[in-house]
Amino acid sequence: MTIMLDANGITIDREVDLTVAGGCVSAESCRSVCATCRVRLYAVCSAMSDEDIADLERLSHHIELAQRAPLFMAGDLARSVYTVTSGSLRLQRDLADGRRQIIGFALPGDFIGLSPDAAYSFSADALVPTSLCQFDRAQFTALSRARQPLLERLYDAATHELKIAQEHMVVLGRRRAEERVASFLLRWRERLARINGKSATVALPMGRQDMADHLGLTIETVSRILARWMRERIILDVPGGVRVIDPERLSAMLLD
Amino acid sequence: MTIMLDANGITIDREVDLTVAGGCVSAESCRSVCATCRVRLYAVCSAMSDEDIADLERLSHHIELAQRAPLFMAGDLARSVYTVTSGSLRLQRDLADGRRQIIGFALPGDFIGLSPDAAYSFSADALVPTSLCQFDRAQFTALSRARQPLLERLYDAATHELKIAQEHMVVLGRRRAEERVASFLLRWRERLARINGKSATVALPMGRQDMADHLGLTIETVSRILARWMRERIILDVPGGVRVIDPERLSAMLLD
DNA sequence: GAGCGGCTTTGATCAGGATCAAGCCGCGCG
DNA sequence: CGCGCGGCTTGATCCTGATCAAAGCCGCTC
Repeated sequence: MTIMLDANGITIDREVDLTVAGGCVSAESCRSVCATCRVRLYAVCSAMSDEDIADLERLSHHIELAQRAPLFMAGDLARSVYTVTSGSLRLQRDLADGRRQIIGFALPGDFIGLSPDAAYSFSADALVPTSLCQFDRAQFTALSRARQPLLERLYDAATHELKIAQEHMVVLGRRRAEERVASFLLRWRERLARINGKSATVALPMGRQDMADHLGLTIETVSRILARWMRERIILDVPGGVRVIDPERLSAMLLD
Repeated sequence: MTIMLDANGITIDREVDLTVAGGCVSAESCRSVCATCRVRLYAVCSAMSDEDIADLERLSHHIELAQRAPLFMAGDLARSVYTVTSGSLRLQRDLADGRRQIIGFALPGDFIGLSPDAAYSFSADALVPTSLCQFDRAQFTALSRARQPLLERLYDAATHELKIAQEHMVVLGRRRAEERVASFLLRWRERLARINGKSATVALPMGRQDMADHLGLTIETVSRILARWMRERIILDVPGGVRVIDPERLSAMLLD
């Protein structure tokens, strides 16, 4: 199945343009160009003035990941931090017996690397072809000490992520299966809306198993719940995602 | 049941001393004295030099909470931030139908108020008689802008909390009941060890229902698991907590 | 010390979601 | 075109942990 992110405005063409604009032939790693960056205004980079952004740009490398390609693995030495510029990633922790918890999905504008340790505590890989802005972690940390607004934005990002995580704990600890899926679908829709604007069509670049592993359910349970909602005309099956016909019915399931 | 924190070295006598040292008669709210503060070295305050700490002290108020007393409720305007100096609190989110998720417990040295919003997103109340250092949130934020090391420590605290939260998501999403309780007991033991030093005796100031609401289980399940472990001599019942006889058996349950 | 209330334990039964097991569908490929 | 493969759906059954119910324990107060 090819995820049609184009249908939702997250095209990767734009990134290819960026690459060309930077005068970079290799798609592997080259300087990014902040001036034309689509996520500049809502990523942590928004802390940088037009003058200071040059310092940030000097540290940056534009990288592209093919679908399914890993960005890093849990336990790897955390040498880099990243800002997602297009595409999406899944962030997960694995238990040795195969059980998996997806702790979150990263979308354009998200910062990856709010980690206190020398090693990554989770793995990250691309759900779809994805591009990121990569920074050397030590240099980035040094810059954040020199440019306080950047540090403040990092702090904001961390507290925001923390709040999201706490909300997800409620979902995992106290919500029933149907509520979990409803919560996920509505939140995911909100996140996409902030990036592409409101739309009834919700792209789901992750598979059913990924949703299940995010929600603490099995793939069968997720599949059955979505199938029922389709029968009940709450959602509509569209390639690469769903169309939310009746968001109120979903919200009603969460009315604590 | 009276929680005997004295048995674990977290006495509240010390705090009463502090109050006296500050020349404060009302136990309700008075200036704190950082110089003699027991958590000074591992709280966010450790970012402050001896000279700068005076600025922090000027913003601080020492407050005491009786057992069960609320610090704030979810939805309240977040006017203050806090550092716990003794005792412990539970931080929880409630659903309207009575379901509860305890998102964490706060212990001495912990900072409360890493919230991005104007309102608190969870409620906090004291499990035992507890004392805290209270700061006006706006003033504290202003000080953190003026004293970068403080901001850096806040950032560290936020990323640390985030990591804890992500680990707890794995517990809630993918661990079975017994594993959840084992994980909780071992982590809680570790946290107490960092404060009071290692000890086989683990104080449990929270009730069974609180553990259940933290772990996404019912009180009956938690009770049954602990009862079984006592029968199997993995733990021993002691007033106000348990003694961990065989921590390896517990760790073995988590061997991913 | 009887009575009470809050919390915990223990037992019996239930059910939500997991597990097991096919089958289906779309797609790439020989 | 037939085949295989990966991801998804659907059905049957099972089981872990929830729910329901009752009793126990302990510290209060009167």
